[in-house]
Amino acid sequence: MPELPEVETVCLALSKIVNNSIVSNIEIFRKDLRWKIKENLEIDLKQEILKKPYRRGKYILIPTSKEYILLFHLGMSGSIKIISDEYDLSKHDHVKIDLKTKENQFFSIIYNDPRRFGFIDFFSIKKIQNHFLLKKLGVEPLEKDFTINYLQKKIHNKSKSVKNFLMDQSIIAGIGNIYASEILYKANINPLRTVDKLRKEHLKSIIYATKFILKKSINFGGTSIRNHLQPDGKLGYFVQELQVYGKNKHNCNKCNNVITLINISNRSTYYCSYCQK
DNA sequence: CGGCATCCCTGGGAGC
DNA sequence: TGCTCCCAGGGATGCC
Repeated sequence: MPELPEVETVCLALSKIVNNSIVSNIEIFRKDLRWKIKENLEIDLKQEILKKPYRRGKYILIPTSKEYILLFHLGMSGSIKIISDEYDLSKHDHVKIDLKTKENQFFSIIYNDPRRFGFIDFFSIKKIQNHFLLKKLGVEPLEKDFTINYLQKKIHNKSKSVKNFLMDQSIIAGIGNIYASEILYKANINPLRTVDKLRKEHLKSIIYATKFILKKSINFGGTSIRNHLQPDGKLGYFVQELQVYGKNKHNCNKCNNVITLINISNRSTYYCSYCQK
Protein backbone atom coordinates (compact mmCIF):
# COMPACT_ATOMS: atom_id res chain seq x y z
CA MET A 1 0.00 0.00 0.00
CA PRO A 2 2.52 2.57 0.89
CA GLU A 3 3.96 5.54 -0.92
CA LEU A 4 4.32 9.00 0.54
CA PRO A 5 0.60 9.90 0.78
CA GLU A 6 -0.33 6.59 2.39
CA VAL A 7 2.56 6.76 4.84
CA GLU A 8 1.61 10.35 5.66
CA THR A 9 -1.98 9.24 6.29
CA VAL A 10 -0.88 6.43 8.59
CA CYS A 11 1.38 8.89 10.36
CA LEU A 12 -1.49 11.31 10.89
CA ALA A 13 -3.69 8.54 12.25
CA LEU A 14 -0.91 7.43 14.60
CA SER A 15 -0.21 10.95 15.82
CA LYS A 16 -3.74 11.22 17.18
CA ILE A 17 -3.12 8.52 19.76
CA VAL A 18 0.61 8.02 19.99
CA ASN A 19 1.55 11.52 21.06
CA ASN A 20 2.87 11.26 24.65
CA SER A 21 1.47 7.81 25.27
CA ILE A 22 3.41 5.21 27.21
CA VAL A 23 4.29 1.73 26.00
CA SER A 24 2.73 -0.64 28.51
CA ASN A 25 3.62 -3.80 26.62
CA ILE A 26 5.11 -5.00 23.38
CA GLU A 27 4.88 -8.42 21.76
CA ILE A 28 6.86 -9.56 18.74
CA PHE A 29 5.54 -12.60 16.93
CA ARG A 30 8.03 -12.58 14.06
CA LYS A 31 11.38 -10.87 13.98
CA ASP A 32 12.50 -11.80 10.47
CA LEU A 33 11.15 -8.94 8.41
CA ARG A 34 13.25 -7.36 5.64
CA TRP A 35 15.92 -7.25 8.29
CA LYS A 36 15.77 -8.86 11.70
CA ILE A 37 14.15 -6.80 14.43
CA LYS A 38 16.64 -6.00 17.21
CA GLU A 39 16.78 -8.65 19.92
CA ASN A 40 16.22 -6.26 22.80
CA LEU A 41 13.40 -4.17 21.31
CA GLU A 42 10.84 -5.48 23.79
CA ILE A 43 13.02 -4.54 26.74
CA ASP A 44 14.16 -1.19 25.36
CA LEU A 45 10.75 0.01 24.28
CA LYS A 46 8.75 -0.98 27.34
CA GLN A 47 7.73 2.00 29.51
CA GLU A 48 9.07 4.44 26.93
CA ILE A 49 6.96 7.49 26.19
CA LEU A 50 6.26 7.89 22.49
CA LYS A 51 6.22 11.40 21.13
CA LYS A 52 4.68 12.80 17.96
CA PRO A 53 5.34 10.64 14.87
CA TYR A 54 6.61 12.13 11.66
CA ARG A 55 7.38 10.95 8.16
CA ARG A 56 10.60 10.96 6.14
CA GLY A 57 10.17 9.57 2.63
CA LYS A 58 8.27 6.33 3.13
CA TYR A 59 9.48 5.90 6.71
CA ILE A 60 7.49 6.58 9.85
CA LEU A 61 9.61 7.81 12.75
CA ILE A 62 8.39 7.98 16.33
CA PRO A 63 10.74 9.75 18.76
CA THR A 64 10.72 8.60 22.38
CA SER A 65 11.29 10.48 25.60
CA LYS A 66 14.68 8.82 26.10
CA GLU A 67 15.81 10.20 22.76
CA TYR A 68 15.42 7.09 20.68
CA ILE A 69 13.60 6.66 17.38
CA LEU A 70 11.13 3.88 16.66
CA LEU A 71 11.12 3.48 12.88
CA PHE A 72 8.60 1.71 10.66
CA HIS A 73 8.79 0.96 6.99
CA LEU A 74 5.79 -0.73 5.40
CA GLY A 75 7.55 -2.30 2.43
CA MET A 76 5.14 -3.38 -0.28
CA SER A 77 2.42 -5.02 1.76
CA GLY A 78 2.74 -3.60 5.26
CA SER A 79 0.01 -1.90 7.23
CA ILE A 80 -0.55 -0.53 10.70
CA LYS A 81 -3.76 -1.08 12.56
CA ILE A 82 -4.86 0.96 15.53
CA ILE A 83 -7.04 -1.04 17.89
CA SER A 84 -8.95 0.03 20.98
CA ASP A 85 -11.19 -2.97 21.62
CA GLU A 86 -10.76 -6.71 21.94
CA TYR A 87 -8.73 -7.94 19.04
CA ASP A 88 -8.01 -11.40 17.67
CA LEU A 89 -4.61 -11.54 16.07
CA SER A 90 -4.72 -12.25 12.38
CA LYS A 91 -2.25 -13.81 10.02
CA HIS A 92 0.92 -11.76 9.43
CA ASP A 93 0.48 -9.61 12.52
CA HIS A 94 4.15 -9.42 13.52
CA VAL A 95 4.27 -6.82 16.27
CA LYS A 96 1.76 -5.52 18.80
CA ILE A 97 2.47 -2.45 20.90
CA ASP A 98 0.09 -1.62 23.75
CA LEU A 99 -0.22 2.03 24.68
CA LYS A 100 -1.74 4.07 27.45
CA THR A 101 -2.45 7.66 26.42
CA LYS A 102 -2.07 10.66 28.68
CA GLU A 103 -5.89 10.64 29.01
CA ASN A 104 -5.64 7.03 30.29
CA GLN A 105 -7.10 5.49 27.19
CA PHE A 106 -5.78 2.18 25.95
CA PHE A 107 -4.79 1.45 22.37
CA SER A 108 -2.74 -1.10 20.52
CA ILE A 109 -0.74 -0.65 17.37
CA ILE A 110 -0.50 -3.75 15.19
CA TYR A 111 2.15 -4.08 12.53
CA ASN A 112 1.00 -6.46 9.78
CA ASP A 113 3.02 -7.35 6.69
CA PRO A 114 2.32 -10.49 4.60
CA ARG A 115 5.36 -10.23 2.37
CA ARG A 116 7.69 -9.05 5.12
CA PHE A 117 9.46 -6.52 2.93
CA GLY A 118 8.91 -3.96 5.64
CA PHE A 119 11.11 -3.20 8.60
CA ILE A 120 11.08 -1.98 12.19
CA ASP A 121 14.11 -0.38 13.81
CA PHE A 122 14.96 1.29 17.12
CA PHE A 123 18.04 3.46 17.50
CA SER A 124 19.47 6.46 19.32
CA ILE A 125 18.42 9.82 17.93
CA LYS A 126 22.12 10.69 17.78
CA LYS A 127 22.54 8.12 15.02
CA ILE A 128 19.73 9.46 12.86
CA GLN A 129 22.05 11.30 10.46
CA ASN A 130 24.05 8.14 9.84
CA HIS A 131 21.21 5.64 9.77
CA PHE A 132 21.90 3.21 6.92
CA LEU A 133 18.50 3.79 5.36
CA LEU A 134 17.75 7.41 6.19
CA LYS A 135 21.11 8.82 5.18
CA LYS A 136 20.54 7.86 1.55
CA LEU A 137 17.29 9.73 1.18
CA GLY A 138 16.94 12.68 -1.16
CA VAL A 139 14.75 15.75 -0.87
CA GLU A 140 11.22 15.79 0.53
CA PRO A 141 9.00 16.61 -2.45
CA LEU A 142 6.60 18.73 -0.40
CA GLU A 143 9.35 20.87 1.10
CA LYS A 144 10.79 24.11 -0.24
CA ASP A 145 14.15 22.66 -1.24
CA PHE A 146 12.52 20.57 -3.99
CA THR A 147 13.49 23.01 -6.71
CA ILE A 148 14.48 23.15 -10.39
CA ASN A 149 18.03 23.87 -9.27
CA TYR A 150 18.08 20.76 -7.08
CA LEU A 151 16.81 18.59 -9.91
CA GLN A 152 19.35 20.00 -12.35
CA LYS A 153 22.15 19.09 -9.96
CA LYS A 154 20.82 15.55 -9.55
CA ILE A 155 20.33 15.09 -13.29
CA HIS A 156 23.93 16.01 -14.04
CA ASN A 157 25.47 13.24 -16.17
CA LYS A 158 22.53 10.91 -15.73
CA SER A 159 20.77 9.11 -18.55
CA LYS A 160 18.04 7.15 -16.76
CA SER A 161 14.36 7.43 -17.60
CA VAL A 162 12.43 10.20 -15.90
CA LYS A 163 10.20 7.57 -14.30
CA ASN A 164 13.13 5.77 -12.67
CA PHE A 165 14.49 9.15 -11.68
CA LEU A 166 11.28 10.06 -9.84
CA MET A 167 11.27 6.70 -8.05
CA ASP A 168 14.91 6.95 -6.97
CA GLN A 169 14.70 7.51 -3.20
CA SER A 170 18.15 9.08 -3.11
CA ILE A 171 16.86 11.86 -5.39
CA ILE A 172 13.28 12.37 -4.20
CA ALA A 173 12.06 10.55 -1.10
CA GLY A 174 8.60 9.02 -1.11
CA ILE A 175 7.51 8.51 -4.72
CA GLY A 176 6.84 4.90 -5.74
CA ASN A 177 5.59 3.14 -8.81
CA ILE A 178 1.99 4.32 -8.71
CA TYR A 179 2.53 8.00 -8.07
CA ALA A 180 5.40 8.13 -10.60
CA SER A 181 2.89 7.23 -13.33
CA GLU A 182 0.32 9.67 -11.94
CA ILE A 183 2.80 12.55 -11.73
CA LEU A 184 4.11 12.12 -15.28
CA TYR A 185 0.57 11.88 -16.61
CA LYS A 186 -0.27 15.15 -14.90
CA ALA A 187 2.94 16.74 -16.23
CA ASN A 188 2.39 15.42 -19.79
CA ILE A 189 5.85 13.86 -19.88
CA ASN A 190 6.60 10.47 -21.40
CA PRO A 191 7.94 8.13 -18.67
CA LEU A 192 10.57 6.72 -21.05
CA ARG A 193 12.15 10.10 -21.73
CA THR A 194 15.64 10.28 -20.27
CA VAL A 195 16.36 13.00 -17.76
CA ASP A 196 19.20 14.54 -19.75
CA LYS A 197 16.59 15.46 -22.37
CA LEU A 198 14.44 17.39 -19.92
CA ARG A 199 14.38 21.15 -20.18
CA LYS A 200 13.74 23.67 -17.46
CA GLU A 201 10.04 23.93 -18.32
CA HIS A 202 9.71 20.16 -17.92
CA LEU A 203 11.32 20.27 -14.50
CA LYS A 204 8.93 23.01 -13.53
CA SER A 205 5.97 20.85 -14.63
CA ILE A 206 7.35 17.86 -12.73
CA ILE A 207 7.66 19.85 -9.51
CA TYR A 208 4.18 21.31 -9.88
CA ALA A 209 2.62 17.94 -10.75
CA THR A 210 4.43 16.15 -7.91
CA LYS A 211 3.23 18.59 -5.28
CA PHE A 212 -0.27 18.64 -6.75
CA ILE A 213 -0.68 14.84 -6.90
CA LEU A 214 0.86 14.14 -3.49
CA LYS A 215 -1.11 16.88 -1.71
CA LYS A 216 -4.37 15.80 -3.33
CA SER A 217 -3.78 12.21 -2.26
CA ILE A 218 -2.88 13.20 1.29
CA ASN A 219 -6.06 15.27 1.51
CA PHE A 220 -8.03 12.33 0.21
CA GLY A 221 -6.41 10.05 2.79
CA GLY A 222 -7.17 12.57 5.49
CA THR A 223 -10.85 12.75 4.62
CA SER A 224 -11.07 8.98 4.42
CA ILE A 225 -9.95 8.53 8.03
CA ARG A 226 -11.56 11.64 9.50
CA ASN A 227 -14.67 9.89 10.74
CA HIS A 228 -13.01 6.76 11.98
CA LEU A 229 -12.78 6.44 15.74
CA GLN A 230 -10.39 3.58 15.19
CA PRO A 231 -8.33 4.56 12.19
CA ASP A 232 -7.26 1.50 10.34
CA GLY A 233 -3.88 1.45 8.64
CA LYS A 234 -5.29 -0.71 5.90
CA LEU A 235 -6.41 2.20 3.81
CA GLY A 236 -4.84 0.93 0.61
CA TYR A 237 -4.11 3.21 -2.25
CA PHE A 238 -6.59 5.96 -2.87
CA VAL A 239 -7.68 4.27 -6.07
CA GLN A 240 -10.64 6.58 -6.63
CA GLU A 241 -8.13 9.34 -7.25
CA LEU A 242 -5.92 7.55 -9.75
CA GLN A 243 -6.08 8.89 -13.31
CA VAL A 244 -3.72 6.57 -15.18
CA TYR A 245 -2.26 3.83 -12.97
CA GLY A 246 -4.05 0.56 -13.68
CA LYS A 247 -6.06 2.22 -16.45
CA ASN A 248 -4.63 0.42 -19.46
CA LYS A 249 -7.30 -0.06 -22.13
CA HIS A 250 -9.28 2.75 -20.53
CA ASN A 251 -9.48 6.05 -22.35
CA CYS A 252 -7.34 9.01 -21.42
CA ASN A 253 -9.34 11.65 -19.54
CA LYS A 254 -7.67 14.38 -21.54
CA CYS A 255 -7.59 13.19 -25.17
CA ASN A 256 -9.76 10.06 -25.09
CA ASN A 257 -7.07 7.87 -26.67
CA VAL A 258 -6.30 4.56 -25.02
CA ILE A 259 -3.87 4.36 -22.08
CA THR A 260 -0.73 2.30 -22.71
CA LEU A 261 0.88 -0.21 -20.33
CA ILE A 262 4.62 -0.79 -20.63
CA ASN A 263 7.42 -2.16 -18.48
CA ILE A 264 10.20 0.07 -17.23
CA SER A 265 12.82 -1.76 -15.16
CA ASN A 266 10.32 -4.52 -14.49
CA ARG A 267 7.67 -2.19 -13.14
CA SER A 268 4.28 -1.59 -14.72
CA THR A 269 4.11 1.88 -16.17
CA TYR A 270 0.94 3.50 -17.47
CA TYR A 271 0.80 6.52 -19.74
CA CYS A 272 -0.96 8.23 -22.61
CA SER A 273 1.31 8.16 -25.65
CA TYR A 274 -0.60 11.08 -27.18
CA CYS A 275 -0.56 13.48 -24.23
CA GLN A 276 2.81 12.53 -22.76
CA LYS A 277 5.74 13.57 -24.93
C1' DC B 1 30.23 5.33 -10.97
C1' DG B 2 25.51 4.61 -13.32
C1' DG B 3 21.97 1.60 -14.82
C1' DC B 4 19.79 -2.49 -14.85
C1' DA B 5 18.33 -7.34 -13.52
C1' DT B 6 17.61 -10.16 -9.69
C1' DC B 7 16.00 -11.42 -5.41
C1' DC B 8 13.66 -11.38 -0.89
C1' DC B 9 8.23 -13.17 0.37
C1' DT B 10 3.17 -14.23 0.28
C1' DG B 11 -1.37 -13.75 -1.63
C1' DG B 12 -4.71 -12.83 -5.10
C1' DG B 13 -6.58 -13.20 -9.54
C1' DA B 14 -6.75 -15.16 -14.23
C1' DG B 15 -7.03 -19.06 -16.93
C1' DC B 16 -7.71 -23.80 -17.63
C1' DT C 1 -13.69 -26.37 -7.05
C1' DG C 2 -8.87 -26.77 -7.58
C1' DC C 3 -4.65 -26.38 -9.72
C1' DT C 4 -0.88 -23.61 -11.96
C1' DC C 5 0.98 -19.53 -13.45
C1' DC C 6 1.78 -14.78 -13.27
C1' DC C 7 1.77 -10.52 -11.13
C1' DA C 8 2.13 -7.07 -7.30
C1' DG C 9 2.70 -0.84 -4.79
C1' DG C 10 9.94 -1.45 -2.16
C1' DG C 11 14.54 -1.39 -2.27
C1' DA C 12 19.30 -3.61 -1.34
C1' DT C 13 22.58 -6.04 -3.85
C1' DG C 14 25.60 -7.50 -7.35
C1' DC C 15 27.00 -7.49 -12.00
C1' DC C 16 28.40 -5.32 -16.31
